[in-house]
Amino acid sequence: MNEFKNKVIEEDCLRICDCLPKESYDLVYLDPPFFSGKEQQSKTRDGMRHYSFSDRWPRLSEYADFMGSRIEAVRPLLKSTGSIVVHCDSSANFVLRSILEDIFGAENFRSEIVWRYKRWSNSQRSPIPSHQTLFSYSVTESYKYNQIYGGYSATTNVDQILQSRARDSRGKSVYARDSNGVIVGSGGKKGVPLSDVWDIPFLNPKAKERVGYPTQKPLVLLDRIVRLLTDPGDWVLDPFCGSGTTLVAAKLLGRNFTGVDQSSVAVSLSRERLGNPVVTESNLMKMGEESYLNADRDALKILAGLPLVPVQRNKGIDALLKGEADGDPVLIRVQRPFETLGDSIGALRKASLKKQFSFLVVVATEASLVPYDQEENDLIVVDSTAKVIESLLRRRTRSELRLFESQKHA
Amino acid sequence: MNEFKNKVIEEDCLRICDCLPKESYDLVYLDPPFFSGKEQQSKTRDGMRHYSFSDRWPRLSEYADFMGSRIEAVRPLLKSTGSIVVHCDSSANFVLRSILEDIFGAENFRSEIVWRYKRWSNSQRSPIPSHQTLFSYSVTESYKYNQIYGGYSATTNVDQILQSRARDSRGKSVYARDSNGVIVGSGGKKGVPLSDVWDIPFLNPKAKERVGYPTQKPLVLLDRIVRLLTDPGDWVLDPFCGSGTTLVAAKLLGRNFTGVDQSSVAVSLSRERLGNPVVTESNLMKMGEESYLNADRDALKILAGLPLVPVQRNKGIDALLKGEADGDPVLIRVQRPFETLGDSIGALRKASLKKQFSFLVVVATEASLVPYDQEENDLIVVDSTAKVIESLLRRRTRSELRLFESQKHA
DNA sequence: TACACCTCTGAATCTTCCA
DNA sequence: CTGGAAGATTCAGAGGTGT
Repeated sequence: MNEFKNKVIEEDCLRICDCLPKESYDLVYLDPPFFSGKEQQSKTRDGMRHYSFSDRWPRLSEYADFMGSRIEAVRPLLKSTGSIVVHCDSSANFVLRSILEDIFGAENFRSEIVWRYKRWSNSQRSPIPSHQTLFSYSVTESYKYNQIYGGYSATTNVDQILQSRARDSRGKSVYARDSNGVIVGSGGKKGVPLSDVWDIPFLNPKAKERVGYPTQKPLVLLDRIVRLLTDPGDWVLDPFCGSGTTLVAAKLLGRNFTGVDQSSVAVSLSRERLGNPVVTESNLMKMGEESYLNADRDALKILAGLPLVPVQRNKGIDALLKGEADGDPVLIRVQRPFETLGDSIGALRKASLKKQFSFLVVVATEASLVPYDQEENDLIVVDSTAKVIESLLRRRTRSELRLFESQKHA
Repeated sequence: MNEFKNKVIEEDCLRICDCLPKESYDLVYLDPPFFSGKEQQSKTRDGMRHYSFSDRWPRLSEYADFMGSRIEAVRPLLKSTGSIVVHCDSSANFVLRSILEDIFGAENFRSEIVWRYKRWSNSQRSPIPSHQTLFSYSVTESYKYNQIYGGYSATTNVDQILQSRARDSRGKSVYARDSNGVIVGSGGKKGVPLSDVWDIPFLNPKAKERVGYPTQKPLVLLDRIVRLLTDPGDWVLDPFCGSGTTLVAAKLLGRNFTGVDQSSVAVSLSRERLGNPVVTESNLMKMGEESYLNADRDALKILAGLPLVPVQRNKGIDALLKGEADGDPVLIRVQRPFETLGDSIGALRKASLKKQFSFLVVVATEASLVPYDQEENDLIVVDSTAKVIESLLRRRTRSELRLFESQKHA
């Protein structure tokens, strides 16, 4: 077994599986080449079962054979408490699921996990693909599973992981666990059990974590999978290890691992990465989405009914109205409490300096002693409804109101 | 065709499909009985294609035949620009996907939509299942699709939205500048195209929508599907209509529909619901789902800044301001998006009949053709900030704005 | 018709700037 | 020097365009 401990092997996993020890892995994570309809390898060994889906689609059928034989070869390597996780995109997930159903049995289906992310859009005439699917099957009914509690959307747990890992290097105590060995989130409350839809940011184009491998997966994703299905000291196998993300996750979590890939580029990349793992914290996950929201959401509600686009990451502009005048957008700011109207206008004007816009709108929310009456061509100051009503209320009696009304309609 | 216009038919869809007119529907929405592994009907007509997944799983195979024959029967009813949407849970989605792939062809696969909802559950030894899958296929390459745009991510910076981009001499992507080095505006973007992962609460918060049918789907979900894939006047078919949610969505959106269900309970339920759609349902069409869901909750937010006391359980009064004038409270109502100003005033006045108040305030949110100028001693109508800004935007050019500004300060 | 190349795009980082 | 705010950059899909 030591022969394969923490090694990366350059080989087709179909062949190496015969050499690897039986019933010795706790988790197999499989991120196969996606079926893109083009560059499929189509080796079929004699005597292999034929996974037929439709004879109309020979390519898909070849893909099924390719994957089927490999998944079948991998299964005997799993312990009886072990699990397999297969990563798919939408083009062939049903094929892989069907193969898994066949090999592991419907009764060992554990979950269909949706990895959801945001990415660049395009002009596609359908909802933008922004998820991939992971199927998890266990070998038997008695499988290992470490429930993770806490939000999946706010990513609190993963954040904890990353932060405590940083402490680790300084020799401090690491993961807080309760009596069941379950990781405790901040505040000690268990929270909600993990959902099967995971919001994890797509590995950003600019991320340092990127090593130049096209289908590289975020470390956070693999971290979660390894954590869910194995304990420290367990064995993890990745037969299509690619850039080695699974191996890095396993190593950082104290699991033993074996990586396999046909490509020598992938293998050397993985080895290099394992020698010097780059763990970048995702700002988004660390701070949460809320930290980016500086357009005052409550303030924008007073503009309910307008077709606005809220603007974040900008201290001056709260929202914009597009193409309403001159084809350029209108930039809007709502006066904050404890902010003078002048400051509010200044902030918007400063932020707008290098921007294209047709004009600026500031919504005044605070009663000001000094009325604003500076002439500016490209700026309008509008009183908020609350402010208008407040000023009306200062005319306390009905008679004053009556007077006001008659003036208004005069 | 009129024979089936806006009808609900009690029949097995396999049989009725022979009678329905060919190439006349724009959308088929199919929410079949889920495969639970038990109570499957296993009628198989001679000459039907056999959808084989694995001979090890005869029940699954029967389910496949059941669904395959019905989907096959439904396909000829679709126009060449039409689409089919099939709703699945995780137990058999790969079977349905495989059938669809067979009948409609891989090249007509449009999307795998994940409907994600939150569900309370406990002590599962797996991630909590909290999604279902919808597959969408079109009949041909030229299919109808109405893109829906949403907001930008919090991490997207303003420049992305406001500026156009170009390539420099090295082919790098840079922000575009004109010959004078001035930034070029993007001229208004539409927002982010809809993702294929939809967060929609399991059942609409409005309790009235519940009809008591076990697998009832949220109206918002169907509303979105119908909007995406059809135009007003188009035809929608639901061969397993159940409680009739699809039909209600179609009706409210001005589409023609045909519903089919084997169960007489389902059929009468659907008919009843169609004859008397609850009020909350009809608002959908007028307002769109966002405002529909939030209208009441957000009504008062446009008055942020005022010391309001919200009034619950009163259809006319939204909030009151205490003791500001004459010692009696001021009663406030915000005009709803689906309400005329007159109606709004009427509602407030009616609710105020037996109340002590100093005066009434109605906040007008909708641009109305007929200006309200009735003299009333105890009532003020105030325009919402959004309305004020909107009216300003109608003065499109800067010169007009300048004129407006100078008038204002005169 | 087939295919290579170009364009457009939003997210989330990296990088620079500024107080 | 430091930290936060704002600007700049890169990625990979699909559609469009031109050869």
